[in-house]
Amino acid sequence: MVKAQLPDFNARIRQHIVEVHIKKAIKRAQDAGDLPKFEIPDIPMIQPRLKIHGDLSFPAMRLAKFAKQNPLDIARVVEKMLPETPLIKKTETVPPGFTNFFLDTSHFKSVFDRNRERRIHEIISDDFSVLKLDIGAYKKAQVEFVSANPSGPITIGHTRGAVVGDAMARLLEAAGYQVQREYYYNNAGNQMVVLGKSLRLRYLQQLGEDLDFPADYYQGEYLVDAAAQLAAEHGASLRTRDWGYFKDAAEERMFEWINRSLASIDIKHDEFFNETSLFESGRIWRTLAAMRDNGHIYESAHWEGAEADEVADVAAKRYEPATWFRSSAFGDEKDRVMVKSDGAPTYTLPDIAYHSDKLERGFDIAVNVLGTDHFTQAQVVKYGLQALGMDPAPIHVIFVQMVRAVRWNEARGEYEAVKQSKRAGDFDTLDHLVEMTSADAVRYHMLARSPNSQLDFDVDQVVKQSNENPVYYIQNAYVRCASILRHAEARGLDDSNANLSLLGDDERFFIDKALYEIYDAIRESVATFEPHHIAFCADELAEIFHPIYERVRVLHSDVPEDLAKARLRFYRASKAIFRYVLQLMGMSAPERM
RNA sequence: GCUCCAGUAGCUCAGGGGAUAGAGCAUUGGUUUCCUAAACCAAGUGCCGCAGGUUCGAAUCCUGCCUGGAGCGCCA
Repeated sequence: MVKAQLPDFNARIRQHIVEVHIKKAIKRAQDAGDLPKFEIPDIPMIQPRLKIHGDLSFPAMRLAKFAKQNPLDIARVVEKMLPETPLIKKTETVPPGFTNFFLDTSHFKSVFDRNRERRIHEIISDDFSVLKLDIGAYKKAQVEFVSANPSGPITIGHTRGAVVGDAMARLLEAAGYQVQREYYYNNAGNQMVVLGKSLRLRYLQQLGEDLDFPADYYQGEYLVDAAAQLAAEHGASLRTRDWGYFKDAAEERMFEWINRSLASIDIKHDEFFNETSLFESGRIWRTLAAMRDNGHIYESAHWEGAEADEVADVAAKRYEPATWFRSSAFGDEKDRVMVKSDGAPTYTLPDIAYHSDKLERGFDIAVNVLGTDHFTQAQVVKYGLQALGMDPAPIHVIFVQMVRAVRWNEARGEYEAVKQSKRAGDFDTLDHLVEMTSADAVRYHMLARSPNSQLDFDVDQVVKQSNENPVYYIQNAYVRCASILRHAEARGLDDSNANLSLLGDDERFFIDKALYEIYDAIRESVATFEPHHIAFCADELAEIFHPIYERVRVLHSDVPEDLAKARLRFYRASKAIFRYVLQLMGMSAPERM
């Protein structure tokens, strides 16, 4: 992986200077014979949690292996050999081997100030190209997410994938990638047949026919609603239509519904890839043929490595031979059926065909957000791509763990899952969730945890917390800035020529910190495919911001005009910073709350 | 049985070799002449699931175990 060029943010510069000095000190100590010769490794500085440990800290313990010496002694030697620099005010070496650096930035003040002023100006005027990373420059990325079957509404489970995927897409864009958002639309296969038949039955019920509704049909109340609508619009005229008609009608409704739901949390896809197109173009069969040409396909009633009892079991079912993919040759625990004995492909074959198409489209990164229940499926698809002679390396799957909507049951003293309710008032769908909380709350809470930890979405708590939670904590930082700017404008205070050298340590710290942290959160999120880092970054910045807001007044009577202008400029930049962070999370930035 | 994920404060979760383990919610007390108190200041809260191991150092890495979840279909 190419290491990105680090931006010259002040916090980064400070850290870099100290690191360079430490390396020099080690080198000198080696030359003087105080340390043995060894290749000097990169030793990242630690940011101490406690102020008494200074601004930066060097853990000499990391060198103990190389130097084969007591870490404390190493640290003392390094400290002694440090080159003189006005940046370092004081150092101290403490057990078990930390050298703590207390920095004096006054000597570099003009450099840092100039740098910061430029950043502030860019942030305000240039819409954050400052924070655009270059790791994705000239590269194409794709994020495939949601991809829910068009057989029902977007559920809470889908919502998590939707939020994670969209945030990932936004972060990739922030990292410089050109990003395409894609929805793989599963509109082929048996499920759609069942959907059509389900709607048809519901429709006939609407016409007063007394019919059993099979348990393996779609039970959702929404199909009853759709049927009622059809009955209202068409009367009994559809009575003789077959399931195909109803399938199309249902699909159209579902498609529209899904998109409306996603739009309500500001999610839009660029591309809907229809599974049916793989059949129409014949790509499925070409894919199978290519796998066969490569020697990975065979016909059999059971897979080649089946145990005796498995064979007997299959024999009892009297299957005709099916078409198997020898995925075990690629490390799978068993082979997989590609075409069933009835001639219909399994879900897996179109999936392989789809992903081969995806790879041919030439993305440098193709992220795929899936529930963990697709773990095995995703593996098989990768084996399939290998069987086609393709390199699946661009594909990165983010597995999001299950999410349950839960609420506290006072009587039983435990959480219980919210029932799959059929009517409004519960939280099993995205629509209900948004209705009861807010789009911003949904986005924040779904994003603000690691994808691979299970999530119990406590609906009551999120509703209750709507007035006092990180969502509003972060947004309020933006609102406070916006408010100051409104008042300043009313008073005619103009900060365009502000003298930013009047800013205090708080404001300087915030700007430096924000640039560093946001950049780092984007880099980390993209590198690990874990977009939740940006949510914690946003929260941390708000936590730093609010106390500053309390202390650093702009329009109060005791603030001289020059100072007020400088501070106004600071808040103008802060406002832009929070807007950017909120935008990365897909949250709104309200001017008032 | 096998594979993957998780177990951290009363609750929901961050942290994922470094010093005294964090945040929000909940609990307790305080703060407002002037830019929104959805805020700020202060206080308490932990066998980091258990047991071994590696290491100068383990919540973090390794092994085993326990608990919860997901997967292991000629389902999608």
